[in-house]
Amino acid sequence: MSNNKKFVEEITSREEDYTKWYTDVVKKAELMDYSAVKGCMILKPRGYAIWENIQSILDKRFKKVGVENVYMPLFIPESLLQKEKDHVEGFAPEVAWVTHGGEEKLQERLCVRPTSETLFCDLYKDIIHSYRDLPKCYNQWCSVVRWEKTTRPFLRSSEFLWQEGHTVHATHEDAEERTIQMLDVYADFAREVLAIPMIKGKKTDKEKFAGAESTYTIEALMPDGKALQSGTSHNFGDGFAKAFGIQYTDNNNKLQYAHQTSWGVSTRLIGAIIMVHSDDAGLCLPPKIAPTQVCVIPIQQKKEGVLDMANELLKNLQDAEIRATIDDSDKSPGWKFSEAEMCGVAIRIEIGPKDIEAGKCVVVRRDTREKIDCKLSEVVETVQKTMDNMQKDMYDRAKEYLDSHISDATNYEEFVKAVEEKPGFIRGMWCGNVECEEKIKEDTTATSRCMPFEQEEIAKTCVCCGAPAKKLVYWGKAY
RNA sequence: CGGGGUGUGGCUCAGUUUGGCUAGAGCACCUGGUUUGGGACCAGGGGGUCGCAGGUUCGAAUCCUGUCACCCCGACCA
Repeated sequence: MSNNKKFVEEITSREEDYTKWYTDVVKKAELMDYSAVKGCMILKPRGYAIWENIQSILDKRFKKVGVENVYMPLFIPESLLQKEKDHVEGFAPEVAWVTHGGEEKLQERLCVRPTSETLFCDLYKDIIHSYRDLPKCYNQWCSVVRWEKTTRPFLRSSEFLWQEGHTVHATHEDAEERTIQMLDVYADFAREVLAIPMIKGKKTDKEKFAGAESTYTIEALMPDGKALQSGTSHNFGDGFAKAFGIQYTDNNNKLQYAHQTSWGVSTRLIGAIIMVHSDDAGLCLPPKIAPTQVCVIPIQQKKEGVLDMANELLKNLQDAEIRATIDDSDKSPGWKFSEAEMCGVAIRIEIGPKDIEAGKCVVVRRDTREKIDCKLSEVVETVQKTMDNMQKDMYDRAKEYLDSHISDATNYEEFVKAVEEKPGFIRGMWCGNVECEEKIKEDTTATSRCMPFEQEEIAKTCVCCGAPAKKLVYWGKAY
């Protein structure tokens, strides 16, 4: 059976129309639906389950590094939002405003949070007094609203789910350490759980977060060659502390401004998972994040004993903490296979009279469609091993794709040509001037994605202007 | 926010140019039966007032005005 064979007609092939393929997969796998409100999406059970898995795994990792969860209000008074100049300028164009309570006009407009820096700062200024109060590491899981001009499922919606961590530290060094630590948490999570390799690095000033001193990012590469900013971690220095008056008394009885960070990932990660791993048959998910890890599909289920055996398998899997279901509907087996593949079931188990007679079943992994004969007594072990292999192979394939789509450019001609001809990241030296970033964007639509932690000098001069180079930058077209 | 496109049962669409019978098809759904190793088949059945609001007309899915939503391409942003 060829992997290229098309089993379902409803999904546009990636080759034919990549963006259409993406929305087809999202719709056919029933991850989301559009709602009555522009740009707002409904997360359906399967889509929300992916988010719940992301949430529960990340949340544990946050707590391991000393983060506590809180919940902040949905609304921010206009005056509060305006306390930090860069911040308000960055977000003003895309905030939603509440102007009325019932029929009554509010004295002061309330903005629906686009992010909650200002609320956290307003809290921190009251609860931090001494160096003994530090650090404070709070996080919240919530949704935020940004009035987007154009939206796409998971990649950009007007309201989206995320987590935002906000920490306060005594020194700049402590804040920097936390900023990097959380970026590492994200990158490790992406690699180990989502099977997505990330480029870690620092944003240029032009691309950094509104109000941040420095912004770090993890950038993933999508199969269409575009970069997806998948998580960010910001060091605010003492900018917000000064704007909001967050001060503490140090151990020399001196008043000091605090140093802060913030960091977040959103449901956009789901968009990354979909694009990086899925194919023309539909959604493909790494086992660790898949809502359904195993679907048992009985064949000729009306025959004596088939359903019983299928249910016994199901129970064994569930007892072993594997997220397993059974499809005992009266659809044909072929339909069930396609359905399972479309919906991102990591592994399916086929079991019919022939198998039962031979004391076995067939374990099929979603990513390669490889069929593995498995003794009935060894199903749990085989499934676990297959999931491990699948998780690893999916990462390896994504890594190989990423590595093979990074090219170098040492002068502008090479650079422009690379943007046109080689989808993916382009490494190029940069002089540090925003004018070069702007020119590159103007000429090619590519932007600076990040300055990677692993710096290398692949040329002496800026790829754009030819002046002495300061940094190696990953460039690319971005979502 | 600019350019282009599309809105007709749950889905994909035909019908709109040139207004006119009771608005169609395939898929999905329901009932019964036969099936079951890559989207099975037969028979019967239910469901739409044509995105929404106005207008023109004896008559509007079809023409006009407005509006909303979604998709694609740009600019902006996670």
